[in-house]
Amino acid sequence: MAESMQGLKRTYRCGEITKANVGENVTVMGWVQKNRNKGGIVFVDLRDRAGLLQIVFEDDEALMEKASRLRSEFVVAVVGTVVERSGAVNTNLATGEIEVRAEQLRILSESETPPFPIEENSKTKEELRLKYRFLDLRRPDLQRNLMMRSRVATLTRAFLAEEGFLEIETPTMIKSTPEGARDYLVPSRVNPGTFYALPQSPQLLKQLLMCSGYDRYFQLARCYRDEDLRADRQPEFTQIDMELSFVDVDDVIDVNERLLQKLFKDVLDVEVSLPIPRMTWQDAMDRYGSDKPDTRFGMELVNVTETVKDCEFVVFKGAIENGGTVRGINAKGQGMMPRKKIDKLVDYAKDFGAKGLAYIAIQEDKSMKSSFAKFMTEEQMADLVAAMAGEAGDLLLFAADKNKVVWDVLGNLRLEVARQLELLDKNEYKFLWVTEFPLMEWSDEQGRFLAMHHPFTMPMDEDIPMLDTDLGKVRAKAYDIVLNGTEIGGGSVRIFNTEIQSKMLELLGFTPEQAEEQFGFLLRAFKYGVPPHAGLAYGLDRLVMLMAKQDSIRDVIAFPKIKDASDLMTEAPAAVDAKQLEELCIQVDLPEKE
RNA sequence: GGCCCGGUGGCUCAGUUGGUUAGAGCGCCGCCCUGUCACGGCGGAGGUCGAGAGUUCGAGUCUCUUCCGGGUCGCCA
Repeated sequence: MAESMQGLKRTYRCGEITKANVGENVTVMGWVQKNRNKGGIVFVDLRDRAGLLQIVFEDDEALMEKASRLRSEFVVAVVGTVVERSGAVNTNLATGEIEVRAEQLRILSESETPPFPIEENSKTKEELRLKYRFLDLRRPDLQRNLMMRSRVATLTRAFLAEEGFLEIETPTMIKSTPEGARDYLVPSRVNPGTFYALPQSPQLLKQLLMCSGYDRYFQLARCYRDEDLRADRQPEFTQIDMELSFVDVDDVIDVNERLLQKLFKDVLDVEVSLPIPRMTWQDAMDRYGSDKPDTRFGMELVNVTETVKDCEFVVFKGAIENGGTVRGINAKGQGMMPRKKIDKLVDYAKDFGAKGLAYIAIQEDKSMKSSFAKFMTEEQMADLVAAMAGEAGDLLLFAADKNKVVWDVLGNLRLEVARQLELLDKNEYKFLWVTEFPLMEWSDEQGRFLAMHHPFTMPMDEDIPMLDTDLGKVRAKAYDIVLNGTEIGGGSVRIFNTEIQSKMLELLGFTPEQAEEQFGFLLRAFKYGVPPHAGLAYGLDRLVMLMAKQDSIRDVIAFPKIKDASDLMTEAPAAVDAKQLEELCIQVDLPEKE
């Protein structure tokens, strides 16, 4: 039978009570974590978001009888006195030196037995936890994650406000732009047959705000992309989005380095020393085979094309003849890796487009086991090992193909080997700016260049002449901030020159009519005095995921969606009433099921 | 859409070459217990082995299909 809390007022959260409160009469409210009934004395652990607190029921027969009825997840109010524990102190508990001797107990709400234990480090399948997300969210680890997220958001707001940024909201019902990711569409009732799109980012709108003179803007912006999910991708997610006027690359980097430094200091007590290292995209690819290198460990790629160019190994030879390269990584100390494990690495490499993987396993006695030694002279082998700085006990892995494939294969292989060797420490935070991204990327599929970032990204000044001559080589004033091999943010200096903008759109295959149709409002705004501007957006979810040392952004999002973008708790998306569709003039025409 | 992994009491799992009545720990229910905190003791309930079909004298176990969840590739300018 539920009781009222009338006349009671909570004075502390459970986990907030300390030795300093001894002697105080307190009122606490929370969920029953555990009931240990010893017969003549009853101990109840009470839980709220601040932690656990032991309540003792003794002497008062009626009170003890009531306390013994308490079950997991009952919600109760307790009035009592804080005392030092007369029995053993529990050093595992923050409140382990004290306890509350209950004088009054009210059962505010009873609970059915929960479908899984409400405890830290849950072993329960995520499927079940997500169906009962409201219970899952009671677990201390998820509560810590969401509290950390809140703190990051609050600190970000405070920091950016202090730096002169204005928080301005942009609409979440906007015009669809078919480039890039798929849009989520929202049908209009008032204008039948037309649709809003949910924004993939506030990109164009924040650029307009710059045109309007709000020189420093930020927003914690909800963004939506109708693409397949991953551990670090949800269909709706949050960006810390910002844009600045009258700035260039270094200005954006400066303010963001200080933001990151503050967040990591205040939230994690981790010192981020500034400046954060920078690396060009070209260097990142050459050294790490990735545009988001994990710099917590070495194992860098080595280009050995020159070293092997005269050998008779057809794989190497063929790749070089086709304009590709041969590169390798040195897995230090893995020379004794069993053949089966090496084969697994080869399979792994094939997932990324490698046709195979050549290797040299240098044994402790300096003899070599290799998949291709028979095609090489002894001297060539020695040169190759030397080029890789190979020593006794090392495993050298080589990929030969077009650059793009070689980078992808070795970049991912490097990470896989690091995972196997447990080189990745979540307590270590290695930041890196990756700069000078290519402006355009050739798409074999579409037979044309696509914008690597977006069509409003400014080319580097010295590369502008190449727009007409060597488009593939033009670098952009674009930058990503990378943390431990995860892209946590990215941005660019924007084009504010109408001529360059028109040129860009033309190069991307837009006719003037198409450009007007899709971005007319932005191009129009640019005709009326546009300041030079640049910006950056963080994936807040990914940032907090890394700060909270989680493996999935689901663990830092209150109500996440699963792989097919549905919600196990609410069962969204769902069919709607025929009447709703009728009002929207929408007919559903599902394809035949096979 | 492809590939990989998983699905057995409420939870986490075990289950041999296919072979009696499918087990364990935790949880749950009842009784006992005055310093427990992974409390303890005694007793008890609880299972369409994700679903369907097939092979077989016999299927949790083998085969096929399918559903559900996870990872990943494609995709994500």
